[in-house]
Amino acid sequence: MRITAQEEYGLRCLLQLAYLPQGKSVTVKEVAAKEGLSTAYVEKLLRLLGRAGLVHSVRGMRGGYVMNRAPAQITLGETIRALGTIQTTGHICSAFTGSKDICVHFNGCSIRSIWSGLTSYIQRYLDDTTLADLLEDEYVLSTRLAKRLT
Amino acid sequence: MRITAQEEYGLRCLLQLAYLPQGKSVTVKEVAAKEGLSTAYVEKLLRLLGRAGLVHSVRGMRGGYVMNRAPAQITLGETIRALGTIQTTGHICSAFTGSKDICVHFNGCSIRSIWSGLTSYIQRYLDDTTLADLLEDEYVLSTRLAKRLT
DNA sequence: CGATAATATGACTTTTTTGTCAAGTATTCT
DNA sequence: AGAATACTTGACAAAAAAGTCATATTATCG
Repeated sequence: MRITAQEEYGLRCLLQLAYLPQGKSVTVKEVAAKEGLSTAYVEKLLRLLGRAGLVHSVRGMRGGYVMNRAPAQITLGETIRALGTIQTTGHICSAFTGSKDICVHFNGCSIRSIWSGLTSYIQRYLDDTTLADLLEDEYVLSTRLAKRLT
Repeated sequence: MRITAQEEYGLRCLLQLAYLPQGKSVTVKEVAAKEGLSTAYVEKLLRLLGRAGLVHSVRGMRGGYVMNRAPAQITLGETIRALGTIQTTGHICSAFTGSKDICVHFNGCSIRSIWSGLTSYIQRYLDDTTLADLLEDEYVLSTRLAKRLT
């Protein structure tokens, strides 16, 4: 159960845009330098975010990437879904790699229920968090997050 | 954000043992046949569960694998941790692959807070579920799971 | 005691995911 | 227009994860 590299780095790059005053653009090169990633990789990540409609690019000199919405209007859930599916189920029951024709648990498979329940549960957490929350001071945020668990 | 193949298939194999009357063993071959997986793979998965102390094996003729505890005494969390870490943080901040010496977000990194909050959140869900829950009828379980989200 | 049924293990192959590259297109500045 | 700056794209290379194999060990049955 893990966050993928693409999700992690993609989020970081998006936050670099979120740090800026609204409407301001930043180049791939700058983001790459700040995050310590290669420009090629940052390009790929920002393009994924672009396809999902979270950012857009301006070509040519003075170009760069810009957020399409304010940080408070973009959830962590949207971001993660743009970078890699939140899949804890389905990909097994439907695209089963074993030798049987269909998933052996097809009838009355409780595993499916657990995974889909977990997926909803995670989505709720992610959708309750916006990029604006992530721009906050770490201490403030972590104390607020602790309350969710009670 | 996803469940790995090892976690999925490992859980399935463990459930095959959980279905049995307590103390009964089942061979790798049988589990493999029931799950539609190769025996080599099932061996690997059951060994992982064995190392974590969830099951043990009996060698030789009439041998096989047996649960160490009753299904109600084994949580989904333990199972997943035996098969692959529930890692949503740390592996980036400490083992950062970028070109900078340390994670650029080292000071006041809210990403870390979010991930560790999410990890605790997920763990709670998983630790509240036992294998006995997974042996239940799918319909009964799914309605019960829905309540957790309210 | 030998044959058979079973698990044990680590190295190896395949597949998927990550990350890079090279060649191309658009925009602005002079 | 030409040069410089930036994004675009799909194919490729590298790394990690998934899954297999060959060989060894252990236990039971006759």
